[in-house]
Amino acid sequence: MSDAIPSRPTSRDVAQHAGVSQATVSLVLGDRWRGRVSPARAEAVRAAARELGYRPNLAARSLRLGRSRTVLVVVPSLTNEFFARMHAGAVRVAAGEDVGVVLYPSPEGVGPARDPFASASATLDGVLASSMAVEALAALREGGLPLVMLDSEPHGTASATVNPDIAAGMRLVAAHLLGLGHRRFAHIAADVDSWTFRVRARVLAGELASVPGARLVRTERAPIAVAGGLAAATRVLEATGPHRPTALVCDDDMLAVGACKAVRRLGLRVPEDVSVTGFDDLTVATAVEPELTTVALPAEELGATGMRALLPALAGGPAGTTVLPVTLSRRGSTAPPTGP
Amino acid sequence: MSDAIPSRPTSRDVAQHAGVSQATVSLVLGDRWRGRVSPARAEAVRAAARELGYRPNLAARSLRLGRSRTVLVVVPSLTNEFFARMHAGAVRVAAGEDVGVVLYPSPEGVGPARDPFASASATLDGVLASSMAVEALAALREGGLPLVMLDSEPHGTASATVNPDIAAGMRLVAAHLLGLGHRRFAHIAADVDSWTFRVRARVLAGELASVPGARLVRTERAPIAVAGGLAAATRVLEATGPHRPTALVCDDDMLAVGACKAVRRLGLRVPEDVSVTGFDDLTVATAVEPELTTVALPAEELGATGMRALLPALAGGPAGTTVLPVTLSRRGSTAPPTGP
DNA sequence: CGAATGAAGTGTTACGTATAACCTGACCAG
DNA sequence: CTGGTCAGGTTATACGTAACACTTCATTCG
Repeated sequence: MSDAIPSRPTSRDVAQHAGVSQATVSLVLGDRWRGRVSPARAEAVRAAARELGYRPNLAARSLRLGRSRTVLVVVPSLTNEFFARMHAGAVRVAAGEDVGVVLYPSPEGVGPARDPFASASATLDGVLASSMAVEALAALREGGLPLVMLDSEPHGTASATVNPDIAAGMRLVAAHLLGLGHRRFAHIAADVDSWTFRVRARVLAGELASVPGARLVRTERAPIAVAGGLAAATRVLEATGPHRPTALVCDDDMLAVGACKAVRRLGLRVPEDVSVTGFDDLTVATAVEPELTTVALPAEELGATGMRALLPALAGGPAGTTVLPVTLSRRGSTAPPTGP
Repeated sequence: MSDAIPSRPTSRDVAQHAGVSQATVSLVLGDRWRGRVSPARAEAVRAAARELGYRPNLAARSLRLGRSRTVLVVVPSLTNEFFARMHAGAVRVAAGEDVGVVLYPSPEGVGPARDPFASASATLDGVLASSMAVEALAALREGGLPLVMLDSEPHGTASATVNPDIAAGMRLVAAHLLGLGHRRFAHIAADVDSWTFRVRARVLAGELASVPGARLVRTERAPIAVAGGLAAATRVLEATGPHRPTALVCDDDMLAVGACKAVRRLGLRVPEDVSVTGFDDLTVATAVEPELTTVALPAEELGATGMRALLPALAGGPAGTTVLPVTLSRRGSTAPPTGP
């Protein structure tokens, strides 16, 4: 066997094949040949490139241009549907602008344990980071890259921040439940210290405090999962006894699903005995019965808007904070309270 | 303001700062300096790099080396939990080997509509593709890169294939339901033409055909979602009337959740009147009540094993097909049939 | 008619890195 | 004293691309 390694053809190979110079190939394939190369030759170059199966070496291009049209997206975990949808929105926008996306799943949802830039394998032009602690931000900012934060505390060092209107979401939940007549509440909170959950706790407490007779009976923290919600809600209901809350406000749909399970496991009914609300409006919210009343966050829009904010920042554009509206999906897991 | 652009320091800057040549910097930071550079100078270089905040330009490195330690992972959609978990497994292994991962979400779950390599923004060393149609494979193989297929038809052009034992999974389902006494079945099939679903259909039909008295009453196709399963199961139960199937075998947990909803909406009970099985063992399987009897596929392991198969292939290693075992998670959605 | 303009290209260089090839003393054996 | 070896470096080059500066030739215009 002759080991003629079929190494990838370069623009020089294309040039030779088409009988032109490498510079001409670069002009034609870069689509900025108009007025500089005759149409006949341009077509010849394209034909040669097609015939040889030429693909530009992106490493060489990045090196030459000093930019790569690639951004890093940092999310805590893609197995969380919320972040997966956010990521999908970001990728959709990026693809439309011929920008590549590299993913860095930050462990623990807190901050990068390893160097996020090391995982990039390409020169990065910008960073889109979600639900990050402010300390982790420093490491990202270190690169001097444009940085857009998603679902995070607005912070001066970021080029821009895009958040869902978490406060409004929690106000909708509180108003909904108060309107139904609920007065005794418990908060099943996520066991994560991030901006979004701090806002939820603060707003819920504030809204309830402003209504005479309304009370936040108890707050329980749990890891974001069905089992976590189940355990936390069980603790709440068992500890409070006869004066149990009539509404369980959960930081997340997974927690809410677990809470519903806990209610039933204790011989009570959702929503007749206990109302349960979620947050995020994940697929699971309409999979369970009764379906969850929950706050619908525009996850895809969040990612898409973040990417749209990042792209001009790559060119030194303006910064700012965007807040996206949220809605309440009223479903079967909430009802007026019964009994005392 | 003096616009002294703080462009990123290069290895040459580090060299100047440390009083050595650029070549020495490359040796030291590449950790192959032993016996070629004195320990004192090596430490000086590292100190200079630290002080300047030096980060190697990965584009330049890729160009020089001709490889990038980056692989492309192709999945239909990350909002599908199965693929998200598979991806997570692949990323975990890659991170341990200092290999970067670029993601290409192929639309429609069929094949790349756009050029997957264009989205890469970096020279790629290999491809890990999942649940692809064979036609789409050609476009990927075109790059001449090592290619490992996941959850796909074994095919000669791939370096290796890693599959879950779908056939065994479906045999477990059939045996479980037959053992409970079921004889009339319906198949709620995914509306996707891919290897994994073709195997499920074929094996289910085969297993039932081998048992006297057992019958596959009907097959309905539906898009993989709760709504799809709901509609398909409704069609099945309404069309078959009194001789309705006592077991609904679903290609996916989402379909199974929808099927459960359909059963209840028609005034029947799960599992007393109709047993329902799923596939994949997603989070939702234990979120609903009754919890789903379903086939647990090792999604993370699939991605991890695929990546482990791909990494040696980058260096021209061997090929082969790996089949990973699956298990049946027996839960509340199945029971012996009642009535006629 | 000579100069200016413009079309259609080409030659050359730089991007930042890794490495092959070379260089320079110091040390030691013969 | 000479030649060889080895540690500890340095110099120079190539990777593939994009783009600046330049050339050539034909055409137009004063």
